[in-house]
Amino acid sequence: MGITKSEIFTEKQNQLAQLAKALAHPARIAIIEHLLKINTCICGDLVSVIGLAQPTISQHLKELKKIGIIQGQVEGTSVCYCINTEKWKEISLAFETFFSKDTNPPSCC
Amino acid sequence: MGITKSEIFTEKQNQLAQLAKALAHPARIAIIEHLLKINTCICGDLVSVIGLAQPTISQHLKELKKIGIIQGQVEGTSVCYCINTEKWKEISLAFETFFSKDTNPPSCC
DNA sequence: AGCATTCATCGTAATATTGCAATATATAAA
DNA sequence: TTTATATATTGCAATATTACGATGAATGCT
Repeated sequence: MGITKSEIFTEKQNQLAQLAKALAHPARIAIIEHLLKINTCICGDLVSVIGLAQPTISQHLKELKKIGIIQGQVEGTSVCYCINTEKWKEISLAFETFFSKDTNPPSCC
Repeated sequence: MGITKSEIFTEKQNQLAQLAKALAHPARIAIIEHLLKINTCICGDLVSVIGLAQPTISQHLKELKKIGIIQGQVEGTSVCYCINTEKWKEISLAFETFFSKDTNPPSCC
């Protein structure tokens, strides 16, 4: 039905899935990578760099803002975007923790 | 249009987004976490543990197998699933590399 | 005030995802 | 060979996502 049964999962499982979802589009990966490289830039720059229409970029930015990994600051008619360092570390830690679990050698396969 | 313009992004960006997408559902996180804990289990166990219908679990397992993070071994009428340790490390590294980039303090926001 | 610029939001079309009932497939057991 | 068990696949309904044109809102400039 396109709707996720969040209520049967733990808070942590839902949270990590939500973080993964925000990263689950190459445009959003590209936006983050550009911000990491350039440190800070306005929405219009992202539109030219990425190559998607302005409303589409705006929508992707919204998804990223939703999990707090980026933040925007109005500067005149432009909006200056950058990584939220604190959230970045938090999200990084969430994935790190998930992947830190050791995988024992399988007994059957 | 629900369709991603993969051709305008780099191979790496598409790959990481695809990995994130596979993790972008709490049921799939739950499946992985259960496999990490139990080491190995059959599909039927996952159906009872997770609490989704058998076809739904089967579909999620398919998504996880697609990126190679898990693998299944037929054992009689059952299928025994486990983490693919090599792929696990590979995927872990992909996220680690992505998050390893330092975030400089923003100049504008 | 009037106009240009930048970005967000709305509306919409195309496609993807989620979930499950029904069914197909494969193996084991009787 | 028939029956039972376990899993995969199919088909479908409901919802979500992606993309973009059109439009709205906010700010700066003249």
